[in-house]
Amino acid sequence: MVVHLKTTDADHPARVGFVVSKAVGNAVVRNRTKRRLRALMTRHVDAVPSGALLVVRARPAAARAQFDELATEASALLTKVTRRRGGDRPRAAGDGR
RNA sequence: UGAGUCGGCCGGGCGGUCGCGUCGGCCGUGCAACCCCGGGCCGCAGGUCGGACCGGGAAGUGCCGGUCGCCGAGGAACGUCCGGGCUCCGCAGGGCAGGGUGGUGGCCAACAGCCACCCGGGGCGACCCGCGGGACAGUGCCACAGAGAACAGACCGCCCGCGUACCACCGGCUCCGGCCGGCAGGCGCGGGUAAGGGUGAAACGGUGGUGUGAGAGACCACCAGCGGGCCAGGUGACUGGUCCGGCUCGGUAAACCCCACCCGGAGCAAGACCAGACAGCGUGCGUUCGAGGGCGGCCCGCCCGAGCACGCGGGUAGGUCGCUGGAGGCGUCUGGCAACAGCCGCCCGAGAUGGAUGACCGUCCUCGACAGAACCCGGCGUACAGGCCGACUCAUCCG
Repeated sequence: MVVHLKTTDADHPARVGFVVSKAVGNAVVRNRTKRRLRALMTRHVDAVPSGALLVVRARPAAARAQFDELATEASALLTKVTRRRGGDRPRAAGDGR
């Protein structure tokens, strides 16, 4: 997967958007992938500073991955992308899924 | 027992914890308007008046938050290929064009669907397959192969006539090198012939005979096919029988076309309501000589009608309804061969709108395919791991 982060000074809590293209699979696979990613982000959304905008993009390998594989990868990517916080320019971190 | 045909059904199950969505119950020093009481202020029409504001109080309503409970994708939700409902276009007119359908009868809200039957083809059979009107209204096309492919066609073969003595054959003579004579088998030219060969998906009916130089529906008998009359059966497609005719007339209409019947347009981002924001300017055409619209292409007719088109600039993209109980499913009975219809009884538990089903654990089995609602139904088509049930056919064995 690929994670994009943009920090703002708005007062709403952190928002997460998901991008799952047709390259991932058919409608059933895309829906399941999106729900799994949503379940993951509800665990980690408290660690993200408020006002942040987060975009999580699923690559085709995410459809075949186990849930705990997605979980370890998501936490690693989130710590990677929030450690480099500073400016308001969007940044991205990702790997093969 | 084996092989097969048709139809129907299911499509992981059970339990627990957390999370998400709709609905409902309860709770709240929560918010808002409505309501009641008190208070001063403002307005002029001077009242049992109106308006905003402050403080207090309450049953109910909406929102928000918490908590509890019920329910929460499919047989194809899919492709979006047909048909309808619903909504808007004021009414939904005529003709042309365009599109669709195509054996007959019925069912249905309607259909390109379903049922029954007819015809043609396949199978021993259950049964299956058929985009099943018209090719004497016209036009076009029929590749390759083949001599010839649509007013057919002589390649081989067969037959006739004429020519020819080079070759073959026959006879005679010979010094064995040949010579002489005959003959039209070969050969050449002209013609006849569609019976045979060969090509093809298809070669202008089949079999037998008469006939002929060889042949030929040229003629005859039977059969097939075409057209017509009559009789019988059927609502009908059509079937059966009989008689007559000319003797044979190819295929393709998912090629144009012809015939019969049907079809107004757009689609839930339809459409309706509430709240909110904004700013207009320029050009052209037009207002009883009618712009533009109803109307997706054209013409006619009818109606509405004072704005319309283009360019620049500006604003908004929130909420509620439509929104799911309907041509709905199941069962008994009745009518019908059936599709289906009717009476009665019972049952119905997605409704999102940046768009709800995920995570973890236990357990069982035959280890789980194709696949995600978006206004709703009826169909068709397509994808699919595995499993269950029923009816029927054929073969074999036993009684």
